[in-house]
Amino acid sequence: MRKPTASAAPAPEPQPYPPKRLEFVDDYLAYLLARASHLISSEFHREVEASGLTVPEWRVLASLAGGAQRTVGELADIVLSKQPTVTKLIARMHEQGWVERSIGLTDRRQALVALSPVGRQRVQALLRRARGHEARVLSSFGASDSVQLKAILKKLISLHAPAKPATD
Amino acid sequence: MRKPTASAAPAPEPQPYPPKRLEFVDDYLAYLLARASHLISSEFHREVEASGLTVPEWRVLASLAGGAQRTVGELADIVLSKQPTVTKLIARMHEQGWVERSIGLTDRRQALVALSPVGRQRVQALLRRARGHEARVLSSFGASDSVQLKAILKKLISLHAPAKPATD
DNA sequence: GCAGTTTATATGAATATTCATACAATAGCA
DNA sequence: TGCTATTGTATGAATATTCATATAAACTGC
Repeated sequence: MRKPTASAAPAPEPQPYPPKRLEFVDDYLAYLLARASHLISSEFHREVEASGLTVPEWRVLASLAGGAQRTVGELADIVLSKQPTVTKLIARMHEQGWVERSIGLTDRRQALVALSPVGRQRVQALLRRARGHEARVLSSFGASDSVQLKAILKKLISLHAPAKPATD
Repeated sequence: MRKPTASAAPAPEPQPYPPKRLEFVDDYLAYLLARASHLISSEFHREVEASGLTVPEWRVLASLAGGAQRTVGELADIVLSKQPTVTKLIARMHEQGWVERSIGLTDRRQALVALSPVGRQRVQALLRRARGHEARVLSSFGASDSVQLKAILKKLISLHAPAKPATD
């Protein structure tokens, strides 16, 4: 991969970023959601990594923190990744001793996943930090906007919950 | 990677998904944002892929659609990926003839990227479809909530815009 | 103008994700 | 019961992403 030959450039106008011109993405819902999500998550992900976890690992632990067992498929849906990704993720987490696996009681194809005692311990501290981070974000934001934002997001999610959830 | 031995399972309580118990993630802002973003984006990504583009490709094209030139670093920030990822993405897109590259006028380290005529064509149809999809999402949602949602997201984004943007 | 520092992009190796598919178990139904 | 279709997970190969670092250009203070 090499630098372009200077000659190849008919040079459109240069533009500062943030742009003066309003770009499509600056008012596009999907992008606003993606950017807000990325921004808020990234802030906290520094704490996740400081605690020696990757982001997908944190997501799995957090979604099992309530004590429930989940199948690989459910976890894939919850952590927003594909099933093979989660299969391998769970394998790594199992090797580390953070989760326990068992076979579905009624359906023996299912791989049930639950926190191990070590995993439960591990996730507790992070849950507290996550709540703290969320509180800081929301407080700089005003109580009314905070309540509204969550309510609207939940509404959006429930309106678009697919009957047959996508593979990822 | 093999199925767990059934004996390894001290079997915590099974739980349906969606869960009866309120899990942490179900009221956690970062997760609500991530899930909403994923949900809305995935719907449209089917159209993106149908048009023969990957999602990162679509993001780059959309962010260049206004006609601006952007550096690789700016694009990495906009499309929410890391710089090496974008360098390679741009290389692929350049090979396909969708973008043109040139060297920064004032700073010759910069690799400036802009749409090619082909790229411009390619993105037009998708922009229309994106606007259509957004309109459908928002209409099922009510005008007032729609306006609020975008306004709140923009506020959240501007409040958290880092002075020195993270590497991704 | 010159060392030392910082910044923008590129690149190779390591890692992770994804696609396609295989396999195993279940479900439906004749 | 047997047959076929469907579903849940695993796995290997192909791809993409990321980390660490290299390189080159630009800045800084002298």
